[in-house]
Amino acid sequence: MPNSPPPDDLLILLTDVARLVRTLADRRARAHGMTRAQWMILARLRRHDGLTQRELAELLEVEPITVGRLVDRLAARGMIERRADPADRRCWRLHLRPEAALALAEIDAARRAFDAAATRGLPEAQRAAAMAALLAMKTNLLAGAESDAAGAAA
Amino acid sequence: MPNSPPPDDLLILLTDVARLVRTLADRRARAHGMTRAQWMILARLRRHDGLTQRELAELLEVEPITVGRLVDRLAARGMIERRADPADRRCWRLHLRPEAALALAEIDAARRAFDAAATRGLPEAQRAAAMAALLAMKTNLLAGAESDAAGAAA
DNA sequence: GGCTGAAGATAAGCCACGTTATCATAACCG
DNA sequence: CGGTTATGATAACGTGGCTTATCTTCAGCC
Repeated sequence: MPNSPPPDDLLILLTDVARLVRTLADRRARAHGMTRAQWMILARLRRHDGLTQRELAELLEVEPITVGRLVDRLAARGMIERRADPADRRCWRLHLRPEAALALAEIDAARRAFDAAATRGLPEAQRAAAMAALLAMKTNLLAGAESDAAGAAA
Repeated sequence: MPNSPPPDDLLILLTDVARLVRTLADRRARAHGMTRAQWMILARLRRHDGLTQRELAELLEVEPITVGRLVDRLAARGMIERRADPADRRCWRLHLRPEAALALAEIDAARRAFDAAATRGLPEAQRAAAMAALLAMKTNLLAGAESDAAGAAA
């Protein structure tokens, strides 16, 4: 087994672990005939029922077109309903339907299972340190992204 | 700006930061007419010239078909050369060509820039703790993935 | 009121990634 | 030696992400 070279690089290790989580979640979702992206839609809608597609896209930090296609499939399966907005004929309002309940329960179970599996044996101090470091990195990178965008716009 | 809900969840924070890194790297690669996936191929080949596509796929932890398609494009741009293996007519041996040199330099610059940006102001102790935690999580998740696979096979 | 611009949704087209199926070739083994 | 299995590469097809363009509808403003 030609293992990865020594991951002395924090960013590489970070993206590695994240991909592992994505892959495992994908696999679990597919075992239930769904995809991770579809799970994300359902989980968000549970917290914010009645969103428009654009609002949902912003929450998920993807583009509206991506949400639109995912909603196509979920609506076809009866898990989501597109209702016309009474005040704005341009947009849909998204609502969960009872058919989504089973999937939502499975999402919760998966999240608990992954968190438990990933952090097994991890001292609380280390977990806290990791979260602090990740939070700092996120802030740094977001600041960098904005200044990049500003530079490009100028 | 409808920001994410409090990311008290380590896994969510982790995937968020990783996505941020991926997005920024993608943007930078595209600014040079390439993609992040193509960069990964070139960086690996620099360390291991002469790999087969299958070996490269294992190093990158993706499927061989994915590597094959990426190599198609890189070969079309003259950055990679597919040479027939003298002993096994089934497989190609991948070799970098001089045309890849500029891209490799840009990859190095991008990696340095991202690491510096992400960890700016991060105490060394926190960085080390984050790496230790991530490494433990990777090990845990890999073990879980294997036992899952074994269970599915049985 | 009517024009102009902004905003929500979607289409088209590209890239990346996966699963499954094929094909050619190697490798093994009776 | 010949048949079976394993392996490297690829094709076909689906999902999901992006950018750019289009269409409809809304909102503002003269």
